[in-house]
Amino acid sequence: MTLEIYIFKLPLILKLYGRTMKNRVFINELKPNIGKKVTVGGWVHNIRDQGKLNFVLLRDRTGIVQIVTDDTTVRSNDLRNETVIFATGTVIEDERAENGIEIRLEAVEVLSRPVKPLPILVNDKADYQKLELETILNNRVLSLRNPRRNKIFKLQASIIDCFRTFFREKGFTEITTPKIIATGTEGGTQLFTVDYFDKLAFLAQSPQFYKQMLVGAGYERVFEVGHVYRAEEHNTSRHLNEYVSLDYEMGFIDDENDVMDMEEEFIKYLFEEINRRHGDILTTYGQNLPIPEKIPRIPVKESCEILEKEYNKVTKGYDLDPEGEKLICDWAKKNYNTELLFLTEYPKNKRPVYTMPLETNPDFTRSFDLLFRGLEITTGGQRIHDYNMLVEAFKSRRLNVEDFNYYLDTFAYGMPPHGGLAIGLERITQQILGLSNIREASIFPRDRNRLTP
RNA sequence: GGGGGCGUGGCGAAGCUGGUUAUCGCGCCGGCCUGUCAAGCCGGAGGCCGCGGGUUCAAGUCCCGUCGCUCCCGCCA
Repeated sequence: MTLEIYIFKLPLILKLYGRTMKNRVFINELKPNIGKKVTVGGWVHNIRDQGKLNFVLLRDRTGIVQIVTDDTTVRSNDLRNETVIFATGTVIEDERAENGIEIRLEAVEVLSRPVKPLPILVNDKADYQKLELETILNNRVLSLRNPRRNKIFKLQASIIDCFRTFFREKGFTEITTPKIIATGTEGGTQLFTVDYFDKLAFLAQSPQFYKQMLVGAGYERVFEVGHVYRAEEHNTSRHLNEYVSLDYEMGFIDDENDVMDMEEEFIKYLFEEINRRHGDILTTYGQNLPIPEKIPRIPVKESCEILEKEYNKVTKGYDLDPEGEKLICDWAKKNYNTELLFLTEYPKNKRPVYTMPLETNPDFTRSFDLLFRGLEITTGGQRIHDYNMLVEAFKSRRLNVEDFNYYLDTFAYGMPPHGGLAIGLERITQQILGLSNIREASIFPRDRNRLTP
């Protein structure tokens, strides 16, 4: 015991010699270094002052470790929460430490100190303390330091990664299309306007037209991870004015079922990977992510009949409202044991102009939505590839064909049957983790009122 | 665009039918403690109850307006 005190008093005068980024050890790599002297770097997560004995929890991007030191070290370096330090010491296996491992501090170097009081708690206590969404977002950088919240975007990064990997392997080419555009792509939704030199331009609400044009350009299969913009003044827990759309478009399909088959396979791959890579995050959020067997495909018309029969809910116009979407997911869970459900064959007047109508009943279309835990996360379908049919469709919606020649010409020179879809990145993140507001799934959300941070 | 709810120290909340110095937890500052782990104990600072107006002897509390936030609908991913 006395020896231990003696060792603790020594280290302050020791210099951190030879310390560079190259020999910094990450906290999740400490196990193999038991008995060795290492340097870890990070933020002070918490200090438990035990009198002479002090416990400093240090957090880096890989985890948290307990550093054992004395009171004079903490005081002389004025260590406080969120101070950025390098800490050098010996890795000790000790069952009294939370992960069975701790570092006995020998030297500390302060890299940066907080100069203002922390407006919110970063450390574990924050998990027990509710923060209002506005507080979380107003203090975005600090709130993201909380490991639990930080993990949301590690998972989101994996979704993007899986999307790219999966579709690249399926022969899709990644594209990047302009977000400043001359005309609205689909009409209906409000577009943000851009002052484009002496012209009026818009922010793209979707990469739809460009995806199709590039299918026609001979790539056949394309995908994009890109921002889209919607100027709707909606203010709900599932809408953003800027979000990330995971899009793909594929040529030479038989019908929209090929597009759904592809998404189904992707979802299985994605969920397997999320389970494999982020089991801990799912546990933290109290979520399971079962791999779907087969995702049922139910025509909207049929879903309305089910809602009427099973839930006594009347739907007008064959388009489910949010409550209807929750109920039909509830029904699918009971009858098919699935949290995912394709609703198909939406009525023509609910779908964009380029959607392929059903031959058997032209009032309905070869389109679909994918619902996940009661929320729409995908819209897709087969597109019209016949030039004359498409021009007629534009005319029937009183769209000025001249304005869209840049797009329509794609179909004038030979275009394969094709279809595609878009997945809302923030929405699928929200649903996987069970987040109550989509803004928590957007790293810097843009909504009706928020332009900063 | 329509409807509901909420604004109380840095954070999260309590404050019943209006009634002395506005309460609690966390955080913050200082002190004590050699195994804490949502550490503990002792002491302290910090709020004109979003803002403006009104009712009243008296307003955090009631009324009106206003701003902000939030949720739902429409629309969508």
